[in-house]
Amino acid sequence: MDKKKDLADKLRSSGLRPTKQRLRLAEYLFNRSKTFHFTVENLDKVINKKDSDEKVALATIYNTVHAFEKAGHLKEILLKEGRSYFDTNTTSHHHFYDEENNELIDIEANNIELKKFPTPPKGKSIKNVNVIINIDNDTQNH
Amino acid sequence: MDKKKDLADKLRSSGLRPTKQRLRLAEYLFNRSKTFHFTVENLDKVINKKDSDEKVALATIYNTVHAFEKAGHLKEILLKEGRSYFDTNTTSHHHFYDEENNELIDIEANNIELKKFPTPPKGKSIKNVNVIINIDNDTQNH
DNA sequence: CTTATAGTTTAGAATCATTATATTAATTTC
DNA sequence: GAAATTAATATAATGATTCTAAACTATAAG
Repeated sequence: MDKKKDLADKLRSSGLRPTKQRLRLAEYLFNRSKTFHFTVENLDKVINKKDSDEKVALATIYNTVHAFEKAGHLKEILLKEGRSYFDTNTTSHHHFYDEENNELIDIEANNIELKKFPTPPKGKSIKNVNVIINIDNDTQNH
Repeated sequence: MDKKKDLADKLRSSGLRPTKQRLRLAEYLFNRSKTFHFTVENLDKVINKKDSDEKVALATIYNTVHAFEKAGHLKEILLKEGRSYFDTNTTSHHHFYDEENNELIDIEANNIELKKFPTPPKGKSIKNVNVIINIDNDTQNH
């Protein structure tokens, strides 16, 4: 339960001062057994519930999420234009995306294997690989 | 040279009236030997050059690009938040993305093969697979 | 412990791409 | 070719994100 200290250390060792706001967000994002996906809008709604005593400014949520991302504690997922998705799972992995339910499901990196592989252009090397498998309802074509 | 008629047919058979604006955009987008990638901003700049006699409203460019996409003549590529990229290559394929030069390079679908493959959730089937390989300059870690 | 300072938070304004609106114009249909 | 439908346009509106400048806070130094 008392991971507050750990979180502070996590932040400090990323060069981030453990402020009240960052700890609050870090606790919500990282103190859980399973990783998850979220948008800034989601986060804002949860953190700034109407009856919430301590609000965090939206700008701070943006700043913090970006700081966490830069520090490697979050990964951005490109899903749809116009809205950023983030993932607290920062290991190399991929996703199913169910557009119908707007749901993301992790796929472990070792469950996808690129067999053939193109050579990157001269002078360039591969930084990372991003696979999104879009899925649909299983009905026959209407 | 005279593919104007073909383009009109292409539009008509997609349920799109071959208006002057659509033909103009279609000609720019599709009458070329190689497919390419663009943003609406790019397109607007080219079509509405300062010395251009016939301007096309930005809203029309948006409408048209979306109409072309819906008709299957364009594909959207998710690259970066905040800006839509389109591809005149509508075959199933993938991309290298060179963030440094903001450059996209096509990878033919048959040059990537997913070996292991996860099972989609129950009731869902795979609609399409999207692979983006981010590439970097080939220097040693500075 | 007090102060200095560099880093953070904040509310609100600004920005940017995109979409909506309402009107005018062009295209198709009868 | 007139009526009906669809499209183009300029402009306003939107919505997510970023910027700004002032108030605040954590840390470092004395």
